[in-house]
Amino acid sequence: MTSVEEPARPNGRIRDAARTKAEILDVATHEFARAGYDGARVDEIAARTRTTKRMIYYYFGGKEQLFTAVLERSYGVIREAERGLDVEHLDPVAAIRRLAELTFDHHEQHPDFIRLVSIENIHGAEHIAASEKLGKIGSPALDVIRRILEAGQKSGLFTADVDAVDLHVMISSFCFFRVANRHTFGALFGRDLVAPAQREHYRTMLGDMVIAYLTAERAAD
Amino acid sequence: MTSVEEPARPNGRIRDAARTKAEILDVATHEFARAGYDGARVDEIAARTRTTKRMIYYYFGGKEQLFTAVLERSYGVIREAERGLDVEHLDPVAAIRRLAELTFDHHEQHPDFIRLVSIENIHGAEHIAASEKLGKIGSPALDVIRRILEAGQKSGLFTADVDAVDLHVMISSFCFFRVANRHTFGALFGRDLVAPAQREHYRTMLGDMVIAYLTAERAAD
DNA sequence: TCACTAATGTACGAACTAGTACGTTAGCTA
DNA sequence: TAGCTAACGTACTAGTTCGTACATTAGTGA
Repeated sequence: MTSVEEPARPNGRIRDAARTKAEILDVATHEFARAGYDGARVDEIAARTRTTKRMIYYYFGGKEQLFTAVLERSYGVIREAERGLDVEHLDPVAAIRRLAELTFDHHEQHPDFIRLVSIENIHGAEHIAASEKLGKIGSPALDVIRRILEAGQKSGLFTADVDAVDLHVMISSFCFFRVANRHTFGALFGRDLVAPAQREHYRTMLGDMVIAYLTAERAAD
Repeated sequence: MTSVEEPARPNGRIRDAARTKAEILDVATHEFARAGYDGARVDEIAARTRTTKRMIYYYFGGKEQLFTAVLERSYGVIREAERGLDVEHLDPVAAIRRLAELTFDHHEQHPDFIRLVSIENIHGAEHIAASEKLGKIGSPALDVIRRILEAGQKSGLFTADVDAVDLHVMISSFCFFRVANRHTFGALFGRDLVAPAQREHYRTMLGDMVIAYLTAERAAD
């Protein structure tokens, strides 16, 4: 996510549109994730960059469009990671487990993204709707799941008749909840779902759950 | 959640502290859930009640405390529902499935609550921390799960060594995600997770998943 | 019935906040 | 090297928003 951290080149350019834009996006991502859309302050975002508020309006147009740009870049990061998935050389069971683990890891490593998704849902996904980029591009992970599922069902290993989207929901919901609801859950039940000590436990639990579901003997239906 | 809807008693009292407080809470619940903490407007909440903004400050003290009161009441509703759980006369497998279904139903029927939880997490659960009521009261559902799990494990039906909290995470995450991320998921993947036509499918899927996990044959560990 | 207080309404202000008008300059190009 | 424009900064405003000072009244208890 962090694209800008070169430590002030000795004779660095003062003017660098790409750097300025990227820096604004970096700061805005963090600020929106921290405080929510309405809680975030344009002035605060500007103050944390090396440029001014004027530039936010110059490059992005306004607060709404800035948030949309933040979402676009954040979703871009995930899709990029998903494109790097390399699990299809494994047998279906191992492939699904590996996919679940990578999803788990990605959620854990990008809490800001999780928060942005929560925030966007509070606002009815209106920024996604307003975005041309985010409109109709599917998820590479979904294609991977689709192929693994097909292989697993064909070979008889998988008995459940889920489709790829369903399985994606199943995997994502566990990973998402653990990060997104960390605070209320911790406050109410006294267990930190993201504590390092619990990490392996939940990571394994997710894989076990998905595989158990896919391979369970089911009553004739 | 709605506590106030008596249609203006002919000779109704003008002054009714309990009714005024309840009406403010009703409206505030909806408004906070709709727009988030910072997006909600105290003036807007007041305008939608039959009283004035002055009363919000009179009864609750301020916006923060109002939000805390909203959370307290919303969590109270769930706990009340959980206290009504009556599944322990069933065998462990049926009991867990029934519990999952009731959790599923409750999430579906209380989208405002789901949104409030999302919002509270964005703010690091600081209002829960500030609340005396919400502090250390556990969940009745958790006790139910604990007992069912114990019975299932004792009888050998359940092979997984999860504790009640883990199972609660598993069930809740699926139910929560489906409602909370409905908008972004629908916008990105084109599937409405809360569409009535899909309801039974996901409801069954949740039960199958949990039972498969609990009863799966696992490698010796 | 009278007085007293809980409950309520009105009007206002101080601080904040998104957005902009206007002015300046770096650095590329002809 | 002159000039042109993208990139940038400053200072300001209009509108909003939480919160409160002050005024008022319903209804109850003595």
